[in-house]
Amino acid sequence: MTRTRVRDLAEATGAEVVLKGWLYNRRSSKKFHFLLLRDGSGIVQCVVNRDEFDEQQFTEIGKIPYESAIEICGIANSDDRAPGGVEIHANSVECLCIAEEYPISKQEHGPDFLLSHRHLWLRSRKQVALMHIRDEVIRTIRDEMHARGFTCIDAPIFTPTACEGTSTLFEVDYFEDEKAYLTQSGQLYMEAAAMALGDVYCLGPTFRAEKSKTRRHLTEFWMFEPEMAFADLDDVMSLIEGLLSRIVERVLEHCREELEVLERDIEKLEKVQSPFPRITYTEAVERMNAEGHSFEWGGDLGAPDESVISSWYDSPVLVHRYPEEVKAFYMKRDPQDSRLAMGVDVLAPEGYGEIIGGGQREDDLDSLVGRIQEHGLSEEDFRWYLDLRRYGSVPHGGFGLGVERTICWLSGVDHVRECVPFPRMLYRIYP
RNA sequence: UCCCCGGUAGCUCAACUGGCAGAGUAGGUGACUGUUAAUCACUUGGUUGUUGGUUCGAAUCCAACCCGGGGAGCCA
Repeated sequence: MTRTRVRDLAEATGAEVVLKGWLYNRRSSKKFHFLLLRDGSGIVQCVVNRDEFDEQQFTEIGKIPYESAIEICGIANSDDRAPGGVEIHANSVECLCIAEEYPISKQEHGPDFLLSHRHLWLRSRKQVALMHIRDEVIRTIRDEMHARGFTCIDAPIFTPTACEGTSTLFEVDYFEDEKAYLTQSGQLYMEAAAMALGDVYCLGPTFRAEKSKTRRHLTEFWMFEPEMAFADLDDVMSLIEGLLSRIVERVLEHCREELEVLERDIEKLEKVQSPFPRITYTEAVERMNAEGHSFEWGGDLGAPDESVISSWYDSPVLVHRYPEEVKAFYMKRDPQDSRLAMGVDVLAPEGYGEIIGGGQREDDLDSLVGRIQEHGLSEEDFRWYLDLRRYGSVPHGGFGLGVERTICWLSGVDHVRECVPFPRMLYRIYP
């Protein structure tokens, strides 16, 4: 008999099923054991009636340690008394592997303990829910980009130079005569790919050797980076809006239960509606100052400033046209105002901060060479990148979306470390 | 790198002004007529992060170090 997954039990009521999983919890009385079986797709209560088992068997079932691997055979019944509305009337309970005393209990644990037991913590209900949401977000991105005619192009992980010349990079000592680094962005490669295939994207890990210790930072995080040929800042913003609203829509549609397990305020997500607010950096600075949150034009927005701006709206807000000094060398200048860069950052609602950074790229060779010099970067390092402006340069742009930050916001959890299966952070690489 | 906070039982924490190191939970034993973090009774469990100092006496005060958490900067 093939096994049934817990998530499919609703269609199996009345039938005999075989379930395989782990013992999540047990409640017992004289006459019954209530076993909660967890199989990754869900949790179901299995009722073991003393009258239907022999004495020794019944006693042993009452002693199976938590997280032991078990196989239960029985009839699936709908029953209002069972959590989830379906329960199994067990005919047999087999212990496939007796677990040692399981370190993670139902009570709350501290972050240090949980992170050191991440390989086990992942089994917890909320963590399973988060991984389902992560899967939904990533799949939505791929589906949506495919539907929009984008081609998935993988960017390299080893790079010969900094992509942006800003963040601290991880140096890799392997390639002869040349330093190599772990990538901090696939963007420059996506620009090359866009000139080959039109609309492209990459989705993969990126690395930042910053000594950042906050709830929004990971040392290794996943980034989704689309890049479009023949596109300007408005096209970039339209894509952001379309994609983000689609992600919210799909998570609400397919991850209801997960959001409930996480005790997410679903109304807040339902309020996310396009069109998203768009505001220029200058407008944002003016409004902040008008409201008494003093901020001087020209500086980059810090975390507290971002919270103020996002608090004005229910949907993610697109802040665009920043002072060029605070943005990367490859950003195109605003033709209307050369002090501005054609960049856009997206701030998630509820104070979750920046989830996207992007914009229109500089497509003019001479301007780009000048910018590289101004930033003190080596022209030689960017020879190939400059080639893209020598051979059929066109207006183009794109953005980078922080996958974990996006999941963090959608799920309403308070730290990105829970949004990736095995987080890598400052001072933490185990397990 | 800087600022703040913390480290006591497997886990979550308490222990007032320096005076016998405790509770809940997990584990064990037993009870309980369908439990919902089940409940109830009993019970095992300690080098108080490390090193040194002050003191009759240190989990508590001091110093250094180690480990972790939150935040800033920087970023997605």
